[in-house]
Amino acid sequence: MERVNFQVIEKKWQTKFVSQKLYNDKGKKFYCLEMFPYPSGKIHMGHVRNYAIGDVIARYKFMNGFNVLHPMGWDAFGLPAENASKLNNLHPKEWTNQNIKTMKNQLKMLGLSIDWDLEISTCDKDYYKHQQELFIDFYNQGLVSRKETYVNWDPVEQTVLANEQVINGRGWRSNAIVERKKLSQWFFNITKFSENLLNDLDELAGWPEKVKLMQKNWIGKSIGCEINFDVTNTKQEIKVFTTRPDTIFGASFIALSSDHPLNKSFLGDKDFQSFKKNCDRTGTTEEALANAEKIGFKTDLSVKHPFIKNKKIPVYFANFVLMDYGTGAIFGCPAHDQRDFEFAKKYKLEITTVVTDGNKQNNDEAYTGGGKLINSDFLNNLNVEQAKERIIKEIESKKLGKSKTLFRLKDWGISRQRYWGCPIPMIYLEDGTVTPVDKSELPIELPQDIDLNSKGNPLANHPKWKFTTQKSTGKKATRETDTLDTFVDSSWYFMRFCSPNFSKGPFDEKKINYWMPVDQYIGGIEHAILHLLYSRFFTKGISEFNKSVNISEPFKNLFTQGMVCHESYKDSKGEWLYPDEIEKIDASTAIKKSDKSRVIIGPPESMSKSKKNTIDPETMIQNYGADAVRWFILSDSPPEKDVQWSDSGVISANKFLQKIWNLVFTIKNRKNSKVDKAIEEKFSKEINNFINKIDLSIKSFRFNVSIAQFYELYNFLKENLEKNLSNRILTQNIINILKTMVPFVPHIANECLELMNCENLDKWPKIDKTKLSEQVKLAVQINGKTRDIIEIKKDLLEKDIFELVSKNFKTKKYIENKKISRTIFVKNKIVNYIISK
RNA sequence: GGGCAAGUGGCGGAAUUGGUAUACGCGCUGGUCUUAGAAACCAGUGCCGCAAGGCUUAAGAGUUCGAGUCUCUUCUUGCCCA
Repeated sequence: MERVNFQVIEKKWQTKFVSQKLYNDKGKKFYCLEMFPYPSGKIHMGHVRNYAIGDVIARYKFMNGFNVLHPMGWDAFGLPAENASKLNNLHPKEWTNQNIKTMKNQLKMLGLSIDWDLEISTCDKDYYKHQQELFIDFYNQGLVSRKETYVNWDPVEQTVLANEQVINGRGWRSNAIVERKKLSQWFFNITKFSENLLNDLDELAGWPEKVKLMQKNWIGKSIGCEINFDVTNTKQEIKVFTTRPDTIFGASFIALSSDHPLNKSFLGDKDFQSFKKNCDRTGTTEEALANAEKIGFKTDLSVKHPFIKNKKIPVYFANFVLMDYGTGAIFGCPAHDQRDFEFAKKYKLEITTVVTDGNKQNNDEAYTGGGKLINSDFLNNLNVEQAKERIIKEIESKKLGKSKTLFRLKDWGISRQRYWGCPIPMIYLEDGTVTPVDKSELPIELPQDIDLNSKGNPLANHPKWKFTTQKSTGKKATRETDTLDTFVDSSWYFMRFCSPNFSKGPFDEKKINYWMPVDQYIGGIEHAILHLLYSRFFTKGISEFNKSVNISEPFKNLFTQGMVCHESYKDSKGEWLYPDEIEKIDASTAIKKSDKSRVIIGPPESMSKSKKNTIDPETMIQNYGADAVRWFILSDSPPEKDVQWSDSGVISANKFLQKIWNLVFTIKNRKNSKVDKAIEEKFSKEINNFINKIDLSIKSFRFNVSIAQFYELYNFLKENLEKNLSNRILTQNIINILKTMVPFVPHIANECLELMNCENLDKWPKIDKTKLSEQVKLAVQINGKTRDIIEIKKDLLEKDIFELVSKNFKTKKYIENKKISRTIFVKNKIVNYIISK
């Protein structure tokens, strides 16, 4: 038996893959892109899965004659580099570059078909120079603005946190209670595209419905109206936004954000000050607002109800109303909104039911469903939708307000008080003017000498870098010391890949008009909202100011792969243990290797460093070979679902590849046997069928099914080795099979092909569509129960089938001497005889 | 609380989209080989039954000649939003 040396053949083919290009300059273009990694140190199994999937697609398309772009790069800016830098006293740039070097080597070990000539790194000045250029273009187009807003401020990290970095009111890293703080920040005006970003989702037929739905909810279009309430005894009015104008007759209070301009007359009040402080501590996430106890500050103001004569409604400030959503003021209808309900209960306010579905009202919560209007004057008996329409008409005709569409989507805050990011190319003049730097000065480089241990923003503490002059006028100026959110880096990298060395601008227009959009984008579901939304925004923004670029959507097809999971282990002290620190006795028992103590086994979860339930890809590659690792990770679950790592799984993958290797040698050394043409033909047809199935399952991203087909193919081949087949036929077929294995296990498949003296390694085998299923299997049912499956010629007529059935010993007993009252016949599928009793 | 998925052997999962349920792999059992083990190979493996046969896709109903697949109700799990 020949033993295959995976290490040797993998090395051999990897040196070939590095210079191999998936271009042929003839075929149709295909841009295959996997989300680029953050260079955190080493690759993990999640990367292996992501890039194995991408590699199957890229190689498959290439073998089918496409001109394939398959690049890779590094999402290289970000906070972990700064943290690591403080720990190891290593400059973020060095730390990042070391990681890139390691990870690039590891990716090469996987035998991916990546064109490394296109490699980019976002922390490279040749990359971020163009990003700064784009920023200035966006600025000039009015798509960037500077706003004072409330932000989530982490007092320990001394930085602004994104909403998703706030968990239960605390910073995700520091665990410090997050404060609301007013800061001047840079924003991309993504909300200018709200309507486009929403509507164009309909174009994206190649995206998972789930992702589109998540984006839709995130954009959150709501149609409602603004209503003006007159404040009694003054000339002031309060403008309120609501999506439920139909419930106006149930209004029992007005709630204002503590930042509402009407707060001016209360700012001196000590009670108000402490109330406001309390509000500021709540944070700005919707989740925080919903979970917080509803508290209010009662004012001496009241407003007139616009439709009920002489009715006065009290005005409160409330902690669950935000200034940056709508108008910063709402009317409270406690019967039909849960937050209003909680508030009304606390302050003993009126609760009037105005919508009912006929059932008795539950007194413990608000009713938010549909139904008929009651207690509502001219709206009575209308349903909710009709009532909305009617009341908006009424409000508009009486000039009390107007209908209005609001989006939940907010502008994208991009300022970060960080060193390791792309500098924002703006300067502040002494007269207060804020202006972009001259494009000729780009890139604005990050200074090398930086003190990361001082509190606050590192660049602000670097006077030599911070103080500058305006190039055109020579005036004194200070630089913007915030850097860009790293999501900006990844919002256009897919465009840069089309011409990564282009120096005259962010991209060569000709190139991106050829390669874009990305034909297949592959990555984790965790980026379903932000990264994809920002990339869509960037694409739309660029198309707006650069008329020679015409791309409405960046990613034509999107695939989101599941995570790689493993069970976790804890010792008796509750310390997490790595899988190689334990020994498994059986499925539910394990002991610690060092002291033989019992180990608590946790359920399979996504691999994470904190739980130590990780498996190192490099170790696995060394033990079993990259092909086996790729094979296993694609074989065990459908790619969109989570997969559980299993050592026995990768071992069996390795064994199977060894069997393929042996089979190739067996065939090479096989003596020609007697030849039976009929057997040969049947054999070739079967193989043709298998290859067709493999082809179909790759096209539909069901790689686990493809791999099951390879196992069946192997079993089939083994059964046929002793049959009367010529070596020529056998060789021809095994070559076709090996070719279909190339996208999955490129090293061993190519090596075997070479052993079989195969030329045209890169051509996908032709499938003879006419030979598919000339024989078909037909189910024979009696009264709907399957009694036998018979093999028949395709398109055989019903009367001939009856002939067969009445002679078949398995089925004839059911129809002999019986009256068949009905026959259901579906060609090539089933025949069903109904026998009356 | 709302929305969206999903539920098939001991486990991961398959089922040409309404037409053979349990492919393929893991695990397990027995055997061959071996001093022994590993590896390899052969056989078996949803449940009940000696067999013929019957039952089985979370539970229950419905549509249909025929339902894992479609409809309704209930339960459970996961994800997103709150």
